[in-house]
Amino acid sequence: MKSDPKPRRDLSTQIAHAIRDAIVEGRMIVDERLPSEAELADRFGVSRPTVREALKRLAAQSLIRTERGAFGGAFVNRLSYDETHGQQITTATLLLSMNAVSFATACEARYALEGACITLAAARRDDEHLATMRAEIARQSDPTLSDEGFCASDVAFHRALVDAAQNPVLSYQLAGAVEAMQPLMNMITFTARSRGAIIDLHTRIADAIGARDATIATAALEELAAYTLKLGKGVAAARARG
Amino acid sequence: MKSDPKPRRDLSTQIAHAIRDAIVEGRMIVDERLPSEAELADRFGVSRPTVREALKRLAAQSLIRTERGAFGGAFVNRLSYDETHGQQITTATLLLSMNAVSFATACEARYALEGACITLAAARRDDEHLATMRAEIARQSDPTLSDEGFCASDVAFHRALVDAAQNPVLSYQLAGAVEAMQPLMNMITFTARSRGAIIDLHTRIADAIGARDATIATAALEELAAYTLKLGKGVAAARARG
DNA sequence: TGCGCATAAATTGTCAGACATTTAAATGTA
DNA sequence: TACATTTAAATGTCTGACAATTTATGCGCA
Repeated sequence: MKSDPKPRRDLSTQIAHAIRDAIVEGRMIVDERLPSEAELADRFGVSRPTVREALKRLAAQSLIRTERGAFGGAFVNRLSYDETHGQQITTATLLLSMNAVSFATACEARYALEGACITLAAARRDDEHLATMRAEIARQSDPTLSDEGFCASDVAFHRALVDAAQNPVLSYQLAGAVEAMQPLMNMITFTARSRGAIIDLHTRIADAIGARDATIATAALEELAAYTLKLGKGVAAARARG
Repeated sequence: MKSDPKPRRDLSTQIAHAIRDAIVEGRMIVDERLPSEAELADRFGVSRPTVREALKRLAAQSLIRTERGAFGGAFVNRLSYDETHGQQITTATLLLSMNAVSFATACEARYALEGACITLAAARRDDEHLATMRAEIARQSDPTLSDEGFCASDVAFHRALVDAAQNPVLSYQLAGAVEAMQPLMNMITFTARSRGAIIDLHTRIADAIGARDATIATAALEELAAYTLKLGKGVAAARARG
């Protein structure tokens, strides 16, 4: 049997884990100040650079923040949705691009997740969410809009749809999934005709959400999912031929 | 006007960002070796410890890995679902605990997301997934099982349910959401009676998935969501009374 | 007394150089 | 050829120092 998988890690990793555990287990609370680098070095029996490497690891995960000067130091950070959002998207994007996730798989996941909150969105949407959705539809209708701009607007539209569910946990989880998929969606160069079809479906979704009709909204979303998948297959087939 | 919000960051952050961008934008590909620390220090015009701090930041995000010895160094890491899984859960867990997310909100998000994949799970499940679900139900039926053990088994059951959809992107997104919620679920001390009700619903779900009946499975899941929410409210009310 | 400014102290940020450790290639030998 | 040894390259770690930044302290002065 393998005795212990741990001790082969370098010191800075071990120290980072020790501090991380203290935070996760609640032994250190938000905004509490960690000991100074010199004291941490003393306590762990290592040098200051080693401690610093550990602290940088934690900072990279937004678990701590550092302030300079007297009474400065490292503080336990309050994780916010906004702060973790960027990391979440970076990770999800790389995960997709590095693992050759097929367009079909990504598409399926995306629309399944959106379907999870469209019922809630229909029930709870604010006028503001609706206005955002309609504004994005208007942008998408501009024929001079670039493909990248169209995709970005598409993401914004779906983001508004997700936010309309008024559940921050859902928004957080879905934002990563939807936005990470944008590079994949960009592979589909939208023709004028397919843009029109997508805008039509977006409009039906927005209308249904506006009327608080979850059934129609869900149906339109499913149609959009099927259509997007078909577009993706078309592009893949064209590539295979050419 | 604020001239530039960037340059106030320390050197190791700047360097980490520069390298991260190179990876994200595809200028460095998976398994490509970065220059040695000494050479990076030369190129960026900083000292080796500063470069090392930057590399540790990237390592904390699993963007690179380092190997010792001759021909060792830092390599662009292929992000895998497994590797990012732990980070995802840590982040999501802290996000929930540090932002006072209500049990109701978390619960709603969790079951909404699970509902997103239960239809797929019913259509695609393997015998293996079904076996895992039934095994967890058996564990849950053991009256000597601790509350923590029951919650862990509950998570494993739902994990199997999610995996049954056979979509790695969905599994990745949902694993974080479901597992992050375990500490919140632990707040509910399950009585023998509520355990029985939960096991009954789990059994109905497993049976429906086994029969590939998405409608019944969805209905049972919704019932479970409502029941869990009720339990949570009961605990909250009991606390409020004192 | 009360105000303002210089000073000190604490802490992180950065640097330079050194040594230890690990790993694989190169070399030498039977 | 096969195996042991040496060597080189790289990361891991330590020591000590100095720079930059921020707050508190204390002093002088009105």
